[in-house]
Amino acid sequence: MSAPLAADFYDRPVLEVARDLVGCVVAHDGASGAIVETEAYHDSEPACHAFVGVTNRTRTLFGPPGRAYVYRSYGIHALLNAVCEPEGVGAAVLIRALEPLEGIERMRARRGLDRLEQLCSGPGKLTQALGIEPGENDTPLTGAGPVTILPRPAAWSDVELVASERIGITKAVELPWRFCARGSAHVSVRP
DNA sequence: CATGGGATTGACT
DNA sequence: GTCAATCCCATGC
Repeated sequence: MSAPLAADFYDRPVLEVARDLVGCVVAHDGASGAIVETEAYHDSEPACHAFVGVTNRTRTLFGPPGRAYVYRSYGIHALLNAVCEPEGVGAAVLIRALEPLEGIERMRARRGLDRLEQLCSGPGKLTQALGIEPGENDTPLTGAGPVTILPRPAAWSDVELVASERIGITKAVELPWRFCARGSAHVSVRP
């Protein structure tokens, strides 16, 4: 198995990283899946949490690239992001859906569901399936932390992307900053 | 210190 | 299609 993606992978424009992360593999606590859906967020646009500047909440987004930004959404779900761009820029890629690869029985147990297509087809679902929690905010994705992201397996090297508008936001809704693997049955909402 | 609003999901009409 | 759950944080008085 290959080594996790290094910090310099994330130290680039967030849109590039969002595209390149599709097909890469997220692993946590005995389970893993290939990323089939991402969204980019940048402090220059109002849909991004970092738009308000550095606060206690957004500190992770402005920190060094290659760390996890995990936060609680609607009081219920944990959402996983990969922090991008140089320290001082608030930008991250939201991981929105996975195709399950390893630890599928574990994911089923955590989710209380059988169907493969429903295990990780949404940002709150995949964190539940993998067991990722808000306490893992600001931990490295590059190997030393509980969550790691590995390069694309050979089978995903030529994955075709579809760009579309981001889901579930009320500001800057027109930006085509969402990227899905074409034809995947594991995305949250079909583009 | 009070309040409003989510980068969602699942259950229900 | 509609709606409640649930809590942390940013904002404003």
